[in-house]
Amino acid sequence: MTVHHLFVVDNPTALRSMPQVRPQPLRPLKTKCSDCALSALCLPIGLGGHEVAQLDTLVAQRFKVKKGAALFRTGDPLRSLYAVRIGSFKTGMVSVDGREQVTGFHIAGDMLGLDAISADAHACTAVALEDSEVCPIHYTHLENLARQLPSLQHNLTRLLSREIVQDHTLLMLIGKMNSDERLAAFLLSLSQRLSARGYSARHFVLKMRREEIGSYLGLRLETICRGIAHLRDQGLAHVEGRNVTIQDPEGLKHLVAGCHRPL
Amino acid sequence: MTVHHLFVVDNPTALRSMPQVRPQPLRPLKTKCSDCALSALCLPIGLGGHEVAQLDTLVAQRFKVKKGAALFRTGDPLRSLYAVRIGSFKTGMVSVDGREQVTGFHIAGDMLGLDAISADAHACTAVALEDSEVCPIHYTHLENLARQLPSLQHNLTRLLSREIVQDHTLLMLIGKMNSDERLAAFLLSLSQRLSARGYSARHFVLKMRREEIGSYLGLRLETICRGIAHLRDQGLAHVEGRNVTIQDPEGLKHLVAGCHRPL
DNA sequence: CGCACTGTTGATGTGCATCAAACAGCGTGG
DNA sequence: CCACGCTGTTTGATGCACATCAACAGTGCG
Repeated sequence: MTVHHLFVVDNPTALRSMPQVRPQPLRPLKTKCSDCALSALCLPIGLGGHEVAQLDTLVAQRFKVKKGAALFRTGDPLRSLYAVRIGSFKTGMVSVDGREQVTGFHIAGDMLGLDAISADAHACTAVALEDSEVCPIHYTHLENLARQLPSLQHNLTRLLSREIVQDHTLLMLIGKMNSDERLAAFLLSLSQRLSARGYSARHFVLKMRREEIGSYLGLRLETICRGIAHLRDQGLAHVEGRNVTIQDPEGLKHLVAGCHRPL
Repeated sequence: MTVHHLFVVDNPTALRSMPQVRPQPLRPLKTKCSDCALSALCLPIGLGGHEVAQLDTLVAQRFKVKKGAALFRTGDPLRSLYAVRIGSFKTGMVSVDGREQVTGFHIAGDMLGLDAISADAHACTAVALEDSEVCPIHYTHLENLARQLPSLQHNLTRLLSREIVQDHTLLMLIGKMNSDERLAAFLLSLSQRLSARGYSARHFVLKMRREEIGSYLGLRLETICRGIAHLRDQGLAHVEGRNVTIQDPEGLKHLVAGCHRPL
């Protein structure tokens, strides 16, 4: 059995189309929350050792999701939330007539599936942007454990609330900013999130295509390309293919603040 | 003391500007969750009589918020969540340079302040669109009670998750739909929410201005006016001032589904 | 009654979408 | 090895949906 068979293969292209193929848990991967480097960013934030040990019992077995495969799809019943351990995902919705809106990009330490709690079914589709690894957390078990561990319950609630805040920020971006400002805000945000995980804030690699960035920001892929060119011309950031170099973070922030348009 | 003094007066215009004036609780208004008509829509959904009685102890005293007054503002520390009992609110953010994005409209039975849990401070500003009444729910007490009442905890978590789903729907609207589609979706959504509260789905009154609808939908107020004219011309809905008549709900849905643009 | 706010409609401008073409990278197979 | 097709990216030309600007009408509150 080659490494390849450890992954679930699915349509690499889009959120829509293709029959559902549920990722299969494979040989259990042993890493637990208690010795995970992400515990400071993920569900266990601020939990005591004994508490994290109990959380460990919930995360049955991590599994891999191959690039392009769907972790879950709109309408799937809620079984687990998923913590991203390695890699990255996009989440998005598809309208009745096939228009696709990317609602988020998620990297290590992020929690996926929070929108499913509302109706016990996933409201969006999550697709891996690269070969990735997630920790499934059985939701009913998590609810039960959270009843006994107030700080776990508090963390979960905060994660939900934080997602609301992030969505509102994105709404402000799409609703009120021009294309260059949106792109600058996107790059800054990604830079900061990667930085919080110990990666370089100035140098990183985009795992998503221009089209996906465009969908996320409410723009077309060509507009993303032109925005990249503008940022380069202004010496703010250099994007070559998927490689990003932030040259002037303060300049980017200033662009996002957008004082040039008096209102 | 006139009835007027029972209200808190604040700047009636915008989310930004004007110093903060915190609404003051006044003479306690006695209605409790246990005899509130909204209990089927609000936090107590599906709770037993004994449980609702415990919830009653949290809602210290309802209070009124006058039209244009802020219930809370960005940056205010989180003390309570607020259930809208009577009236309606808009919530929104203001960017560094003063651009305002309305992130939601909230009517009776809706919960306000969920985005504050993330950082123990409100991330948006809530302003009453008309003379309104809210039930403040002290958050720390709610957290404590929820620990003892699993179904209360479950309801709270679902409310948070539902807000995420709604935000994603709005993102799809703003990111992918044209102005007429957005307006149609807005009217349909409002119609359905009012209908769920026992009001007419076909006939209702807009409590917000064109400018606020525009901000919510990522459009200018003139575009809202023109959209209204288009819906009238097509015989889908009749909007005269603030009075709305939905003439053809199915036609509106069809417009939102938007089969006319092949993708 | 008068003034400020809100809503409507028309004329014009512009930012981004759309259409189009060329190119780079990359795996495949002859 | 290179030719080939496929995917993703870049850049240019053109068009359109919505923003902007402007004038006016309706509304309501002090």
